[in-house]
Amino acid sequence: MSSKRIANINDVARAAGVSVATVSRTINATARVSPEVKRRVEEAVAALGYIPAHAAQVLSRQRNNTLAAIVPTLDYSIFARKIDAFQRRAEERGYNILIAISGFDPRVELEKCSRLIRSGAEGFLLEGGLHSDELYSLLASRKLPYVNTSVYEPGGAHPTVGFDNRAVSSVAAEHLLELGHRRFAVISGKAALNDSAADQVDGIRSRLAREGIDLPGHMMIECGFALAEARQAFRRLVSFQDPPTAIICTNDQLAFGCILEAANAGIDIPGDVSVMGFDDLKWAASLTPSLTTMYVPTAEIGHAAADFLIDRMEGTDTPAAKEFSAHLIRRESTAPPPTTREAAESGRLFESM
Amino acid sequence: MSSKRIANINDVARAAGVSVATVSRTINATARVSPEVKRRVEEAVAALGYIPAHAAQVLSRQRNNTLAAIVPTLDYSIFARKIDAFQRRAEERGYNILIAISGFDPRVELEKCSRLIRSGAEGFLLEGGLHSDELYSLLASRKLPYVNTSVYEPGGAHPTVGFDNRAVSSVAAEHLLELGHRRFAVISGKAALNDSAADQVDGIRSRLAREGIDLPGHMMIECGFALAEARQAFRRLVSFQDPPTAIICTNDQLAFGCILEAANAGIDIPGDVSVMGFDDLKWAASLTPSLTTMYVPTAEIGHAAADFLIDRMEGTDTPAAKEFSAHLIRRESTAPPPTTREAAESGRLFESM
DNA sequence: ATGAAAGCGCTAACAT
DNA sequence: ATGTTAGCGCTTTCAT
Repeated sequence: MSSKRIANINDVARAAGVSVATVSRTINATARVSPEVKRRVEEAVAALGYIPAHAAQVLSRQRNNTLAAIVPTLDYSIFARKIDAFQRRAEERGYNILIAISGFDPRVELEKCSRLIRSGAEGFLLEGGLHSDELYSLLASRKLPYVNTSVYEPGGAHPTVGFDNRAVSSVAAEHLLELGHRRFAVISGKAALNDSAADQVDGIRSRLAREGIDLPGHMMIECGFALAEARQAFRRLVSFQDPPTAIICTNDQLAFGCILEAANAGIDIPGDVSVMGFDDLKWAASLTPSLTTMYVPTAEIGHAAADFLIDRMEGTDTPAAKEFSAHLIRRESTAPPPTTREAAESGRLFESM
Repeated sequence: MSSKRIANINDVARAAGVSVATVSRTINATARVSPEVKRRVEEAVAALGYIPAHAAQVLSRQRNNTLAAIVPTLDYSIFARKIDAFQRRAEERGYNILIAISGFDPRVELEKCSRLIRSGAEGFLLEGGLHSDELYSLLASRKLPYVNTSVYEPGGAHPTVGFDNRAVSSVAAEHLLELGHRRFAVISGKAALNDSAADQVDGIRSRLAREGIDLPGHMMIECGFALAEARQAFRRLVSFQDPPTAIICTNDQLAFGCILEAANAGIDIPGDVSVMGFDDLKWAASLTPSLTTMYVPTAEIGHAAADFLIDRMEGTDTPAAKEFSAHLIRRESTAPPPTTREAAESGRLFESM
């Protein structure tokens, strides 16, 4: 079954009794070929187990059909899901994808990008909107298309596919305000590593400010992806003499940590304190209590990123920013605050709206 | 900063006043070059922002330096972690990796593999040991190295890097036996899709058989990755008139579902029933109760898979099977069974060992 | 130590 | 409809 040497296009041409050009044509369906010849070529291909040498095609066509994605980690399912969707759509349109992991480090990101270019990547999916100038100029110098994902900045300097993190997180704040909360806390990912987290905090803060509510420094805790950190943050927040009645987490993993810690400490969610997440990971609905969170259209973003890049590469005109809507998913982890003087006051506040 | 056209090796040669051969030599450090010439070439490279055309290198060298990994999904962190490690090591050794997702479907796996070959992949990381004959013969016909991961079969027909799923899961059963359990249940992933799950069930069953304990059909539930399915399975098991005192789950996600459902139903783990997981995902220690589980060296397996493939490709001699040890992590979710007549009997059983 | 030139396997004019 | 042939950008003998 397996021959001495891997067959190339010349072998196929010889076996089929045609020229290499004809072989190329029938394989790529790039021109009409007589049925008879077509049959012979296909037979030869099958008999020899011929698979075109990719590198030669790339070199000749001057096109690689390869996209790349650089993400902070694969170990948070939101990123995995995005990559998955990106890859699916790319494949549908005949593109391959290369993946690199930056570990939230811009220097690593830059280096990976350079490597990916070296490997033939022609379009880049980037996570968030916070990237080094070197990255942008590297891409620009080679005229390679890229798109920042999970952010949305119409008219911004860079193409984006995603949503407005400020707006979405202000919806989260609003939900809690409507329930009557006035004392808030936020647990977020490290803002320095993650512009989305920073924007989210921003959105919450300014929404609260509109109601005259302040978010003091000690009510804001940044932590990493480790569950233990989130649990500790929760413990700290509820230990204050004046604890928050609502805690907004900038991702579901953090909220999960809160739920675990609450169960452990005998604190009732949402009776004693409401907790919100962000992302709507697949298990969010299965927790006890089920998690109120913001649904984020991750898969759509992955698809759209692939489409954007490919359209750009193929010369199709595409808008530089595409927005997807995130929305609130109300579940059990949020409820009105425990009845207290403050709660009553906040009730009055809303009467006047 | 950016020139008209992307620079190629000829441009660099011209700018440095040397031949293309010399440029190639200095870039690849493949032969001695005078310091002066080296300096000039490096300057030219920097000035022109030259990056070698990958496809041309590949075509010329007849080597692609590309590995591929085909996994069922990226959405279970054990797979993401493996890929991550695989990719890291591959990169260290100068290889790129391509990723494909099979969705647990052997037909999709075959098709992806063919695509990957077409894209230049020269070595394959496969998940588990259950693959179609077509896949194996496709790989064999092109003499492409591959390795089945998270399984270990010394002397088997295919190279493996991993551990013996039967042995490891028998350790899990043993732990529970030592605690005095005699009524067992198993919640597993779909065995038809996943030979690891099948082997695990096998290992548990035969370990129990050695103690004369049977695992009746209704005490074995297969389910998918969805948390809700695991919760339902748990509910069903504890509703039996003769419920198990110990439940072994073939992955941590399933065990997590049990813990959630138990909390919901007011069932005490481990007081009423012990629950074990498998994988030791990063959050397993943070659950309440923390999860007793089998630690599985996923990252090491990813590394070893890359090493195996690269060694094979580079002609280094490597053993066809490499074993890594998984081991028990005792945490809170397992304890002796509630005291009953049966428990006393099992106590006697162990006195005689 | 350096240069000249022959491929690597394929595609895409250009011919016929 | 099919064949001929000149690249694509690089590596690697083979000379010098």
